[in-house]
Amino acid sequence: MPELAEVEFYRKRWALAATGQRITRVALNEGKRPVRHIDVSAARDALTGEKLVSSEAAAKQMLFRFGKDASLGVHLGMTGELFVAAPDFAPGKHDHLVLFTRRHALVFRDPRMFGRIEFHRSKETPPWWSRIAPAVLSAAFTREAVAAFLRRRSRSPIKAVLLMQERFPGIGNWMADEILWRSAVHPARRAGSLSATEATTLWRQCRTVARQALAAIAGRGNALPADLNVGIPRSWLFLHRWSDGGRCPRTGALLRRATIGGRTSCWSPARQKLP
DNA sequence: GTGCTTGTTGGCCA
DNA sequence: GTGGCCAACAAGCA
Repeated sequence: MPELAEVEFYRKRWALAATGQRITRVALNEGKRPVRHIDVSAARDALTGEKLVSSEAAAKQMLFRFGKDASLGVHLGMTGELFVAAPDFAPGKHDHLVLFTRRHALVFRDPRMFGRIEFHRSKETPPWWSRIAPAVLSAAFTREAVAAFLRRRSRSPIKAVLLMQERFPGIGNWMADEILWRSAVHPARRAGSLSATEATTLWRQCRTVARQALAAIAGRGNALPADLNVGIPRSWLFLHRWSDGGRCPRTGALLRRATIGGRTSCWSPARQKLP
């Protein structure tokens, strides 16, 4: 599930509960895939007793800063989530990281374990954070940059290209399908086959979908919706794409699903046509 | 049991 | 060297 807007939703859960709070205890699921590449005792020592100072989300990743120089990175992978529980929370087998404060337990749960925790101790920004490409909503995400990228990946299906984090950070499977549906571009089109007008539409829809998804899923300011997806309008492809028999909100026609670019893709044949 | 899965990476091949 | 494709990772669910 976690793409850019869901990631921001989860970041806010921890941030609203615990920013400024001191970490009293750290539980790490040692040896399991999400944490096995980090020095868990160093992370535990560095974080215990420090306050959560600030946090950010970028693309599909989060950065939580503690005390003077410690930071944790979180990537939720396919099935990761963050939530807040009571301070007597007992971690289960899929709870790979739990930060306890006096009032809360901050839990990272990931059954499928494609997620990843990073730990970094330095005043410098961690390399895995600074390597993230410029956000879709930043000024650096220009029409020209998108057009140039489509030329470079001209023989790949446009669906696969939208999933490339080096140019479309934070966009995942459902956002890519939403963007293509709104742009009226079939997911199997070769990236190089889009006209200049279509490429511009695609670029604009990347920004629109990112902005609207953030507002609908992660809320505005300090507001946080009760759950993911409660704020998503019926007019989006999103709510119709998963189940058999789903219909296009714009044409009413049956949606189609197939594997394109290695991933399950959903489109509306009435709107999105192959040449 | 089978066949899926909202992500990323590394290896193979053209 | 570059671009494109796909298996692997691991576990749960229908």
